[in-house]
Amino acid sequence: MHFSKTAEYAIRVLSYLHRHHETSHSVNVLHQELDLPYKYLTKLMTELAKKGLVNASRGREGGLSLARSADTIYLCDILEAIGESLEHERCILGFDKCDALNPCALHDQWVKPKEMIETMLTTTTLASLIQNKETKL
Amino acid sequence: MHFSKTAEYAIRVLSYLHRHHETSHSVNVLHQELDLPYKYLTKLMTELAKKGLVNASRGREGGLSLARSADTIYLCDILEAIGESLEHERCILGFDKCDALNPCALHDQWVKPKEMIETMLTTTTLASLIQNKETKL
DNA sequence: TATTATTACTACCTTTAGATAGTATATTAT
DNA sequence: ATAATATACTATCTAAAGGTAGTAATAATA
Ligand code: SF4
Ligand code: SF4
Repeated sequence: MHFSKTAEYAIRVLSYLHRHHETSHSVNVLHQELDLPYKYLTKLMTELAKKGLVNASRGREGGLSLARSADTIYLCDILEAIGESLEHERCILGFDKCDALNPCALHDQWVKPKEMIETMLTTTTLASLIQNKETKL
Repeated sequence: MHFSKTAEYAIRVLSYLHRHHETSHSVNVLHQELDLPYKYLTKLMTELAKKGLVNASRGREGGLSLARSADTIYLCDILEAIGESLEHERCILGFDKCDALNPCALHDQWVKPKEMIETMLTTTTLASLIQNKETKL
């Protein structure tokens, strides 16, 4: 019951870019500041650029910055961008097409936590994460 | 954001054993009834036997059955038995020692869903899953 | 234009979860 | 005893996630 490392990395990096949005940042800086594996991060950032979440510019003075306003970027958008959208996630007992009329044995117990997670992911924006600048990233 | 297949399998198998607790069942039967990979299941059941969740007896008329009363087996016990206890799970941003005083950027948003999941896992017993025998397994 | 700092691309390596194969061992009905 | 039916054990394979390495392309600046 956990998020993937890739999801953690993406959320942390994008939060960092928002917190320091006055300028752009190279992968190398993000790597050092957030202690994430450098090469893995380049791949991830390339992907996030393709998906339109960040702007990437090469060459001297290049680097990465948010492509959209942070209050329009929801956590589910980030998961979507790395291929872990809510729909692609299998549920607790792994059945595909199930609903309240054809539930698995765990459905009643799982439905509430599941809704809370989905609500959190669909209503939390990057901007709302950064209100307290003291929190870890 | 999902459970492991192993966790799914364990929950489903144990639920089946409880639902049909009048007798014991061979791995082969469980494999056929629940459509789980046979050899993988033998390993899993051996593990669950070692951890004291099921009784395994070899030979003709042997098979598997619950070792404890179903109302003493909580979902977290099952996860524990397969090495996925709550403590071993990294949290949403993957920090180790964090608390309300030294939180990550997502802590405030994550703390409620997290509690709901933990509550569900620590209060739901196998027995409580089976009240409606019509649900899928 | 040459240099330097950056992202982009391609290929490969490592670890882990999941799954498979074959054999040994135990139990019991006959 | 023997045959049949189970679990237990050991070794291996596969696929996916995570991570590394080297090089090409791009852009600013000196
Ligand atoms: S908990 Fe509900 S949604 Fe999830 S697999 Fe079971 S029936 Fe389907
Ligand atoms: S959400 Fe809370 S418990 Fe989880 S990593 Fe962040 S600070 Fe730690």
